[in-house]
Amino acid sequence: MSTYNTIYNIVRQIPRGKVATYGQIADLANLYGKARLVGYALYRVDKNSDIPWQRVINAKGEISYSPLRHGADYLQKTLLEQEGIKFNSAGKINLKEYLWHPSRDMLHGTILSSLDL
DNA sequence: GAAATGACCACGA
DNA sequence: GTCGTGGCCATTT
Repeated sequence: MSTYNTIYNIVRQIPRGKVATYGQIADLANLYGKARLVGYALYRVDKNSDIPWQRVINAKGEISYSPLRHGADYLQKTLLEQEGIKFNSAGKINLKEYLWHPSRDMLHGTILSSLDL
């Protein structure tokens, strides 16, 4: 379970009011080109978990809607709006403004040693 | 152990 | 700008 735990730990680092893309998370987890794994990992996350899963969106700046999520996708939009993140008319987020800018402490690879459980 | 599953991304047309 | 295609691989059944 190490790979998923790494992903979860990175997601926990996303500050309130910011968002990150799947590819970005994959990059930080030293999983360049394996962005799908991030999505798969988050699919397993429980809504009651301490992981801010709502702050992870796709590369288009949109929430990934899917019927398999029991409406969690719509909940995600609500949670993000409560954090002050705005959606445009197309339901997209302005990544230029809200995209998380990871600190140098967690540049790829480095985060593994500091967050490994 | 094999097959199915799954919130994606980069690229070309 | 949209749309289709290929590649990616850990976890679960």
